[in-house]
Amino acid sequence: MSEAAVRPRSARGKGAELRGEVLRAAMDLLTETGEEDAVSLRAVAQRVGVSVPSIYLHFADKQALLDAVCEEVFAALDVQMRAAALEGTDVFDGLRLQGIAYVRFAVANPEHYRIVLMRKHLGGDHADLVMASAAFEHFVASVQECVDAGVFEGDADALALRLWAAAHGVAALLVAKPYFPWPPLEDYIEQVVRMAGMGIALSSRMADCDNLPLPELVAKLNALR
Amino acid sequence: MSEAAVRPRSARGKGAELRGEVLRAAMDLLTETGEEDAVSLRAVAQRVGVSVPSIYLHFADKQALLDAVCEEVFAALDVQMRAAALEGTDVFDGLRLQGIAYVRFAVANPEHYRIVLMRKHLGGDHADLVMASAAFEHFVASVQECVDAGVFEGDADALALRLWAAAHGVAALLVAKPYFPWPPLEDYIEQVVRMAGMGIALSSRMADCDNLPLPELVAKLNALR
DNA sequence: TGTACATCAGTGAACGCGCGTTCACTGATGTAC
DNA sequence: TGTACATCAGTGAACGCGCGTTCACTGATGTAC
Repeated sequence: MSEAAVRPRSARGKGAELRGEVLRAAMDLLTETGEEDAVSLRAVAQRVGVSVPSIYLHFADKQALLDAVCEEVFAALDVQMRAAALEGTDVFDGLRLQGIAYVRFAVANPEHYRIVLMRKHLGGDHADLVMASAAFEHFVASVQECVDAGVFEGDADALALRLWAAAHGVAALLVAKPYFPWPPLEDYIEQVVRMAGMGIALSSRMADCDNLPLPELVAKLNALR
Repeated sequence: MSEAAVRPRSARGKGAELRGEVLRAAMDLLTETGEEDAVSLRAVAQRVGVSVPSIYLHFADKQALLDAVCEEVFAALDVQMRAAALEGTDVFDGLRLQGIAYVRFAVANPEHYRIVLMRKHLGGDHADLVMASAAFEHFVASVQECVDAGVFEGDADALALRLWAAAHGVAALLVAKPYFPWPPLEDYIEQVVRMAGMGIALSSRMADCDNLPLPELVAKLNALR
């Protein structure tokens, strides 16, 4: 509680410095408290060592601050995913590693993930924020590479949205219910990601499998082994 | 706002009636406002036509009321999923229809879904509430039937958790971001569910596929067609 | 070199709001004698 | 049959809390003349 250090006033012309400090404080509060609600303007101001109204010098209102947090989170997520993709032995493996990195990021930064991707959002701006984010763009590009390599078939955007759903599924469950009796996390994450990758590979070339009698489907699958 | 109808006092011995009315009011508030925050004790009391402290006659505190809502939601979800399963042409198709029903339920009752499955929960009781719910139990049983039929291989509980992740993924995305430019919802839902089903079928019998050189994997997959 | 003035970075105190919860209470209905 | 009493279902008023936001203000630093 005793974060009561008073921040020295910025030099003339350097007023913008406070903006960065406020943003950082909001991010850090999320990490340290693990509580979305802990990010009140009062808490942020106290952590920076500044009065509450000062925040309004740099953010129109609380939502504007949270929007800035979102951008920051997406940037960090993009960094993690791109780094992971580079480790892949091929484009499919790279995609797999991106999926794992995505979920790991959520687990490591649960409240950041929650604020960005588990909150309800109604306005139109937020959609752009996600869909037009570098992270999403890079991910779609990787999916396209898999299409080009012949692993997947179909529209990369559509496929990416399905893969995203699977990754978000594990991520969101782990973030929302950290104390469930999950399987060992790394295994669980890897298996869901594998399921999704295999599922897209298979379903994108067998769209009609719903009509197959079950024994025939089983026979086909067993032939693969 | 003018829900100000006053509720007549229950007859002697029928005090428990109020409990049901309060619970129903909480459920209805979620449906009508589409806002988790709209469920305040004051709002619930007003809707029932009763004073706020009356709620404490039947629920220890607000959390107890929300827990009761959760149970109600799981019961409703179970009904939907079991009904859907009956329509399947075989066990695999039944599982697919359960997945679709699950996501549809979330889309139709977004705030109920959010309260139960997208909120952070720390205590141990809630885990039991989900895992021991009839809905989850029945779902695992269906997965086991698929294992018995030879579509999947492995431990039904573990497989169920992976399938759940995929279904939760679409559900949670649609609930959190209803205004995103999603593909047509029914298509999106069906495709994610199909991806998951196919993915489990395939990955549960090809655990080693990560080590396959990419061209070989592609060749194998193409042979299926 | 001195002084009036503008700008900039920030503050203190208060606003009204809705929330969960508590406490002492009311008033009708049944029961015992 | 009449009356005292217990029980039951509920109420009114208040508690303290933390929240986002606003407004008039301060005081140091630079600039113009």
